[in-house]
Amino acid sequence: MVHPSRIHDHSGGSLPVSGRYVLYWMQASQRARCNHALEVAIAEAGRLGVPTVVAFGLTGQYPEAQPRHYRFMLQGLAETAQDLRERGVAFCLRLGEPPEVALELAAEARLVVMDAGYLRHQRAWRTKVTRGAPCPVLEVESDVVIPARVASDKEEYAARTLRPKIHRLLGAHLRSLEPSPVHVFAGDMGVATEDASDVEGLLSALNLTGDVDTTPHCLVGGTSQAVERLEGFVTRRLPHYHDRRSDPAEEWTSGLSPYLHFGQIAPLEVALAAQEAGGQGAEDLLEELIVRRELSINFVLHNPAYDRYECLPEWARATLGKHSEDIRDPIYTAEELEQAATADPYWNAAQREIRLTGAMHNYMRMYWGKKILEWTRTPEEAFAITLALNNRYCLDGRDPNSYAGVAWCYGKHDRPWQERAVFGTVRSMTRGGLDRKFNMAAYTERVEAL
DNA sequence: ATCGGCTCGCGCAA
DNA sequence: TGCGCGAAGCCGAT
Repeated sequence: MVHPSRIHDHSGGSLPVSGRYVLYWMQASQRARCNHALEVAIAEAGRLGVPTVVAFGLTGQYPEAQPRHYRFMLQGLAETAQDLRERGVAFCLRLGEPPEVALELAAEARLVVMDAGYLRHQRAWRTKVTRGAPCPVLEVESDVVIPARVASDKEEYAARTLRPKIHRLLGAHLRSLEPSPVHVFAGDMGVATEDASDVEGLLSALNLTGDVDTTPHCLVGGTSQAVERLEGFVTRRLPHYHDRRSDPAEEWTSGLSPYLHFGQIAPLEVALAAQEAGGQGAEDLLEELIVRRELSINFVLHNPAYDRYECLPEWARATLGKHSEDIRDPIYTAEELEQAATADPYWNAAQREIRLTGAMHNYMRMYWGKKILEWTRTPEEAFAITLALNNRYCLDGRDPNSYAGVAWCYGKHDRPWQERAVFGTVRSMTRGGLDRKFNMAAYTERVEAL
């Protein structure tokens, strides 16, 4: 049973009349398990007595996406396609703009179910499908624990303003999802599709222009990888998560961010696993996974400038502006930063980490962003460089969390602190702070060994 | 090692 | 209208 607040009916009163299948246009929730949109599609198909077809539109033009992002995603889709077929659901992968692929297949659909996306292009795609589909369209939110507009109908100021709203709704929404039985198996639907298992062939077909490719240190995509990682995290790391999650010297975090970004695992599945384990570590994980993550979604949904300096609160822009003439020393170019060629070994290690692995330790990610503010000519330029490097190298780049995380470095969702050069009253971070708290030699050695 | 002050604005209590 | 308090900090005083 899918909680009705996850389902948004865009049919405008139109009724399903003809059509030979229910189409689930999969775009964000790229998984065959714990997927509310998929379960709604299967349940509706059963009610209508037709099979379910899942379609994915694969475009080589995805904003800022690099080969390493595509490979990770396609590894996951290959597995998802197989899992769906085993369940009696057809999977159709087509090259093209996602909304166009969805509308091609909607022509023969009785009903379209789609998942939710919160960035502006994702919302525009869904609007296009809603307006263009010849049948009713349901949007189902499966990549959040609390549906975004149910949690809050406005931009929240900080975690503390969203937290009580989320906690009030947790009881009703932190509920496991039972798979719906498939009544009408999809046989040969006569629907043209690419071969989803041919990851390298698809990569070639996309003619990608980006030059940031997968390395042997990058994670492998896919739901089974995510589930395996989740199980290891819950048994081995969660008991120490409260005390050690901030320490970059060792890996005590879940590392699930890329899998969550591509929807290869549901936040609900992660939350339920942590909740079942219990303890302070679980409390901390749920705070990050639900309150902080869904604050990021609230941010991109309600702040139209989420990818620009203008997204920052007034006080932050005022104080950074007041200090825009402060002497910066050293100053690095975007190129020097990208090459990890600064005089700071800790920063260089963090940058090396994203270049080689596609991920960066959570704590270092804050330090890394704060230092770019300190080492470039203007806070506007710093913001742009930080976001560009983040999105280019991190496997979870372009996630709402990425936008909120970068903006946090510049004052978003935070409060003012003691005024100082360059930062003004935006919270600063220093090398000394890292040395005081952590074994930084262990961190740099770990990254150097990659 | 620990502690207070720094500084703003939201949201609740009154 | 007043007041408490907040993602991860920093610095200087004790």
